[in-house]
Amino acid sequence: MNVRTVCLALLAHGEASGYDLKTRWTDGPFLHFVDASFGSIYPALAKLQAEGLVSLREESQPGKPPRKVYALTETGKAAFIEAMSQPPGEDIFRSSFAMIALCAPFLDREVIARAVDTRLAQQKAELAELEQALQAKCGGPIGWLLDWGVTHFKNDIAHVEATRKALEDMAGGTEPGTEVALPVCACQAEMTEQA
Amino acid sequence: MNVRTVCLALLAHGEASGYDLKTRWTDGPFLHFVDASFGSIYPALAKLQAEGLVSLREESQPGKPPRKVYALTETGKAAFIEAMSQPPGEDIFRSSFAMIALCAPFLDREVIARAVDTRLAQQKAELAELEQALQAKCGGPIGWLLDWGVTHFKNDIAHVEATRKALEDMAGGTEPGTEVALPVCACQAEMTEQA
DNA sequence: AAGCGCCTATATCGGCCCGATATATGCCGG
DNA sequence: CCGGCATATATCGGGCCGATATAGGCGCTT
Repeated sequence: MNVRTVCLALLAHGEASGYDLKTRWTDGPFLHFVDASFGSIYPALAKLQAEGLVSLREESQPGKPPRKVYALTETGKAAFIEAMSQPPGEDIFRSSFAMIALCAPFLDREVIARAVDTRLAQQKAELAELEQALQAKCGGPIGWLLDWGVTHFKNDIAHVEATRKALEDMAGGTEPGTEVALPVCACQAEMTEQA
Repeated sequence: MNVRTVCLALLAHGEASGYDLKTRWTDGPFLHFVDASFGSIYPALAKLQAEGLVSLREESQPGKPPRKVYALTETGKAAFIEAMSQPPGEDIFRSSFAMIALCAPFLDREVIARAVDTRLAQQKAELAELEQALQAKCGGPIGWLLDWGVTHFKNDIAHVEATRKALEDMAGGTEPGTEVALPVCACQAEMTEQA
């Protein structure tokens, strides 16, 4: 989902400035589901306004640079409904930690242990943030989303804690680049053995 | 983790061409943890070679365009160890489905139900792929990684199936852009009420 | 036997997006 | 009084994806 559509979807929850979209939504607990930077939000809003999908109201406070408040137009609402009615694209999950784990045989046990500790700390911090947001009596879809996130992080933490010993035992002992290392997967070896 | 480091890490498992890196690693079951496109792999390998971190051996088969096989140099191995010894960056999780769920009150129940079905199908397909790869007797870090993925998808599917009714009950009834909608989180309302 | 699509394999390019940075102002604390 | 911080908008460089171009071989079909 591109930033353009994200802006549409967030504006459906009420008029907002670019700053609002970033600070009230994509910072904080919602960072875990969607992200968008100022560098993409501002151009997206400008373009949406040029296309007539959002309206612009300038709240000019004296002195301060005027706040640009955007709201969905009727055309914008239709575009929003249209975009959100498409089947969702696949989730994206990327993990530097996974890459480190994959390289365990080439790294010292200490390095792996530290990486596990760091990641567990990260996950626990994010879990705490989500739980705090959830405690604050959030209902509706936001509550549903936060609950999803809490469940996700709890399960993830539990699994990594349960299997970290096994991973750490794989550390060390192999020289990087020495082919020997890992025969990739059997499923892929089958494909390769044709060649 | 940038593509440059990913290339280093994958080459630590043995020499490979750009095509190998894409098809044997970032396509297939490993797509769930790390991704990199041809558009970034080829320039990254060229740059790594220019910097002396990887060596290039051209396997010129007659007729075919010559296969460019890259391998870590001693400098490259050191750079690899150095990069992987850094504390891991935070995981990235992005979900279009989450965005649709967030907008449930503005969308028809059918649309939400269809989005849930689509996502469950996606997750089940990825789970099946991972389970198949795991069955093929993968040990070591690859097995650990696949097992992590399997656990993740199983938990996710179970949670969505258990809570989908609640989400679907939130669908419909609210006009997009009508401010009323969602008072964001209480935790954020506290911050906002200062203004 | 000609043609077509597919697989292998390398490479580039447009465009999207992030992260850093610039700019401007008001407020509060030291 | 000044530095830091919060509010607020905006741009720019660079990284990366997705689409596309190129090119030869192989197998299947017509």
